[in-house]
Amino acid sequence: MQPLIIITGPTAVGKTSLSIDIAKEINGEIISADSMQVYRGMDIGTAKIRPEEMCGIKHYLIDEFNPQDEFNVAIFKEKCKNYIEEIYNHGKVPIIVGGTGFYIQAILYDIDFKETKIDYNYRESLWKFAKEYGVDELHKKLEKIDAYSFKTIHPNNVKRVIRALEYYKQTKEPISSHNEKERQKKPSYTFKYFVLNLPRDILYNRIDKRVDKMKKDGLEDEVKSLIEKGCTKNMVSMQGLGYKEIIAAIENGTSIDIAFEKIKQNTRHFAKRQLTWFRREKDVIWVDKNKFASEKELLIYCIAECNKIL
RNA sequence: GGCGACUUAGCCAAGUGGUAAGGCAUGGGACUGCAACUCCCUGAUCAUCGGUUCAAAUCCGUUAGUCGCCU
Repeated sequence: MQPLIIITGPTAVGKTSLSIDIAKEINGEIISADSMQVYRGMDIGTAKIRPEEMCGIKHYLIDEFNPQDEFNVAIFKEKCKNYIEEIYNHGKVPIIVGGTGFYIQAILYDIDFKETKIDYNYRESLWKFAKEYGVDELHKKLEKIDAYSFKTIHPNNVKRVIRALEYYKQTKEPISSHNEKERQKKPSYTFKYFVLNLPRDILYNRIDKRVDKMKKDGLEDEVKSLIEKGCTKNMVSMQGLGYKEIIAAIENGTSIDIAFEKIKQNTRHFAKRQLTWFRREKDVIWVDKNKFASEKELLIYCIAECNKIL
């Protein structure tokens, strides 16, 4: 199996700078596993790496889509797989860097998404059904076709209920059994899965500072220019942290300062969710940045780990 | 110094005699084509001391703190 390096962790821990250092050391190229940095024009709000910061390291899946384009795990996985091959062909080591755990899982375990196609009309009709008859009635539709999902998906989680129904409609197989199969899969690479972490209070502090900086750097203008280019709040890209809050403030005429406070709050929640995700992942290497005396030592440690599989 | 009001979880806050709503924050969790999404779980004995009562956060008094007004 071929080697794969993964560098992740909650937002604002400092993945980007470490990833560049590692890439230089091990002759790597970076693939971003970030659901928002793929979009062009969304730079400030996603804290996207700037070209000059890349230090010549090649980056993939950054700025490859327009905010109005469709992008999701399935697309990510296909693209990412191709890039990994490409990087091997360059004689280099692929490094996946980003905070979207779902994406990392998809690539690492080669999760299969190909069987179905999104059925927007069906989804829409189920949303309407839920609105009319209530979420519990929608949830009950699951009972006969997929008892396991019926039990495990909460009725309020309409999005997941709909996906389960859609999956069954298209494949005549319960999504829960598909998931079960996928769950058995072994990693398709020899990998090192680093999860960077910091004490909660320090992390939250960094988040606050980062959001303050986004404000100074002109996130509000960035959002406005995206709106001018035709971005609307229902687009997936505009549901990114920092974007949805500012759009809401503009639309509702509410305070922009409060919107920024809201961004901080939501970002903290997000970081917490990310950590929950990574705790559940198998075979990850937790890297508490605080335990290292310096960036340099942290780097040395990571390189040593990487070299075990290179 | 006098008069009055207030005092419920980290914060906001319902509840005026029958055994503590809710929201936010915090912490934990789920997640397999929207994932920076979506969703779930999570806490108190009501400032203090004493009294009335079968029963008090709710009534009476004490002390403390906060706020307002007055001299």
